[in-house]
Amino acid sequence: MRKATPRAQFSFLVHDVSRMRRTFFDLALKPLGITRSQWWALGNISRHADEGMVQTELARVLEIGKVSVGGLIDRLEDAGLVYRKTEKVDRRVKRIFITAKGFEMLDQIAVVGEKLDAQLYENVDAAELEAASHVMLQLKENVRKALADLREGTLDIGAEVVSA
Amino acid sequence: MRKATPRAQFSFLVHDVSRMRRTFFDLALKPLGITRSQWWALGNISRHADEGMVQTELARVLEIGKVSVGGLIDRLEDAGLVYRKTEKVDRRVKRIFITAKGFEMLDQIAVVGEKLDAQLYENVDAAELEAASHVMLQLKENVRKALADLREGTLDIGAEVVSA
DNA sequence: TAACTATAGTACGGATGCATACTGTTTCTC
DNA sequence: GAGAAACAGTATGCATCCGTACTATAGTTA
Repeated sequence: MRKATPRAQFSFLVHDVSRMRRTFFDLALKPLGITRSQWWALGNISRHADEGMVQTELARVLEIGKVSVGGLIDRLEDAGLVYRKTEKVDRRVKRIFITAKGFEMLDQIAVVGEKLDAQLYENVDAAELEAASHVMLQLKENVRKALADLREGTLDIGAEVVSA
Repeated sequence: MRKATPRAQFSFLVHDVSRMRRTFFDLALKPLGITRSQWWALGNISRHADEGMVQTELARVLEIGKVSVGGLIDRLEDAGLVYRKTEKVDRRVKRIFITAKGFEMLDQIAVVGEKLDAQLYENVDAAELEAASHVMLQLKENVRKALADLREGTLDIGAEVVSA
């Protein structure tokens, strides 16, 4: 804590922007009764409107856990934007389908979303955004690998329980 | 959802990196019994070890709400890393002080934290990181302003309640 | 001095995301 | 074909954030 390294500073910038952007979108979307995470999930579900989408596949695409996806779908289903349907062949699987109301919601959000992003990216240089994207992709890949290593126990961080 | 714009893609990159980094750190710090958010709060508290830190001031520095800070301090206090002390002069105010155990924790974390960041920022070009920082700062400023406008009601997003 | 306003903190409930543990169901292997 | 292993999804509990509403205290103004 003595001095913040450029790395740590950047990390907290990521944290802050993510958190504040989420608050911003959720607040702006409140009148529509949907959150930004739900929006993102709904959008992905809409891309498989015909055949539906298996929950696990959705979790993989959104890169979040099965439990989190389950909760998101619960809320989307409560709002009548999607519905679950157990598969006949493999009765473990539940496919998620978007409803007409869900499509309406997406249409409405599209308009609002663009305005929000326009506000967010005001005065942001395109070339710098490109460079930033490159950095973020690298970070994402690094953290993905580090997380996988950590979960497999092959990564020794050196953190030990001390006194308890 | 038809096509993801570069802006939206970047936004979700921010979201993903933030979330995954948090999971990574929290998982790695688990043996120490502290989370990354608690670490950050503790670090800031340690910078005012002598005179203590007022909760509202901490909320301002961390740029999170009073309620969130209250919860963080609750957990830090339960862990014996900090303690609250009601001010004599203004009895509304509670000052937060870091304990010896809190300082020990910070020392331990410093070692682990550097290893984690080293993993995270592997193969990241310094110049690109600089450019990325610039973008992130701009984004943060934009979203801060947009949030303030939205809360004051001076920002018309165009989202309307439809059918209910 | 009484009333209004501002401020510090808490209570409560919701959303997102995690880990762990569990229930079914399917598939693979011996 | 029986048992083990793999997989889809849920239940449960926790941490971090938010917003709104409330309490208590302090300051300001009529």
